[in-house]
Amino acid sequence: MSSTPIGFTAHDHAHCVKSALSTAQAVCSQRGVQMTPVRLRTFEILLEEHAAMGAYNVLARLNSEGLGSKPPVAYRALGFLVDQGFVHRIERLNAFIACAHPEDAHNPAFMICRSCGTVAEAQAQSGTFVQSAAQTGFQIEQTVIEAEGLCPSCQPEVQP
Amino acid sequence: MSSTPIGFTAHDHAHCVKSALSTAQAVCSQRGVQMTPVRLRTFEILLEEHAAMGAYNVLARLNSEGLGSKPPVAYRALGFLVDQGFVHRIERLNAFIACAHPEDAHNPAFMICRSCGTVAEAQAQSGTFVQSAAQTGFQIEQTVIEAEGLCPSCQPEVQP
DNA sequence: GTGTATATGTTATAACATAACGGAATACGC
DNA sequence: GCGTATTCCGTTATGTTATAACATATACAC
Repeated sequence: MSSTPIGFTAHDHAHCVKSALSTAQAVCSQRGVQMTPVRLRTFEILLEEHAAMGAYNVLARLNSEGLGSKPPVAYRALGFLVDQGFVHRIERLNAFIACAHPEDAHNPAFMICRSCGTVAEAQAQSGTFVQSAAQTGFQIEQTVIEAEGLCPSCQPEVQP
Repeated sequence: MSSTPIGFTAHDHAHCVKSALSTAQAVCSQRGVQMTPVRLRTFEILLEEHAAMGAYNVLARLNSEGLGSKPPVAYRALGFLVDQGFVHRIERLNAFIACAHPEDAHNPAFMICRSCGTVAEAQAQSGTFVQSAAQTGFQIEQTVIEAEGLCPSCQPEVQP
C-alpha cells in the first residue's frame, strides 16, 4: 500500500501499522499484560482505519471476523488499549483512535476537523491551566485536551 | 442561605444564583433571544445545584415541576444555555454545569475531582497546543480542556 | 488436578441523545 | 387588532453509547 494523506500530512501507512503493532506487543510482554487476539485485532482495526472510530463500528468489524459480537467485547478491548496507552479516547466524539506516538509517555491533545472528521494528535504541554490547577491544589491525573475546528484542507480558499 | 464550599472555595451561593439569573436575562434581551420559563428554570436548577448534572437529572427536576417530561425539552433548554454561554458541557462526564464567569467571553477549562465529583472552572489560555495547531494550519473554533484528578479536599493527608 | 487470576461470551439494561412532526405561543409588520 | 412568520414546546419514537452482572473458558503456579 502506498502513502495516504492522514492527520493533515502524508506518511507510509503500512509501515506505521506494522511498527505500532510490534511495538505494542513488545511493550505488553515487558509489562506482563496479554495482547490477546481480540485486543490485537482491535488495535489493528484502529490503526488501519487511522481515524476516530466509535466502539460499535469497531465491534461491527470484530463481529464480521468472528471475534465477538456483543458491546462488552469491544469496550473491554478498547479499555485495555486505552489503559496501555496504545489508543486514545476522543471525548468529544465518543470515539477511539490509535495513538500516533505510542513509544513515549505523553499527554495527548487532539485537533478534530468538524468538516471531514479527521483527528490529528499533538503533544499537549502545560499551559496556564495546569499552573492554575496547581495553585488551587488540584492534583491532575489526566487531561482531556481537544480542539474542534477546520483542518487546513477544509478551510475555504480566500477569493483572489 | 449561608455560604457553602463550592468549587474548592467558599462563596455566597444565594447571591451568585440571583446575580447570574439577572445577568443572563439582561444578556438575552440584549441579544434578542428569549429566556423562556423552561430555559430560565433549567439554568436556575444548574445554578442551585452548583455541580455538573446529567441532562436526565435536570429533566427529572423540570418534570417534578411540570415543566416538561421528555428528553428533548431538557436537551433543547441545555443547548440554548450552552449556545449563549451560560452553561458549559463537560464532555468527560456527559454533563452540564452553570458557567462560573458568565460575564466575559472565555475559553473555559475544568478540573474534575474523581473522588467527590466536584467540578471547578478555570480560565484556559493558549499553551503550546494552540501554537502547534496554528503551525499545522488548523483553525480552532472551540476547545475542550478538562483535567481529572483529586481536589484539595480529597487528597490523602500526608502521614507525619 | 486444584486453586487463582485473567480473559471472553452473553444477557440484559442503563444512560445519553436526537429526528421528526404537530401544535401553541410569541413577535412583528401592517 | 389581524395575519403571518418564527420560535418554542410537547410528544412519539428511535438511535447511540456504555456497563452491570453472571457464566464460561483459558493459563499458570503450585
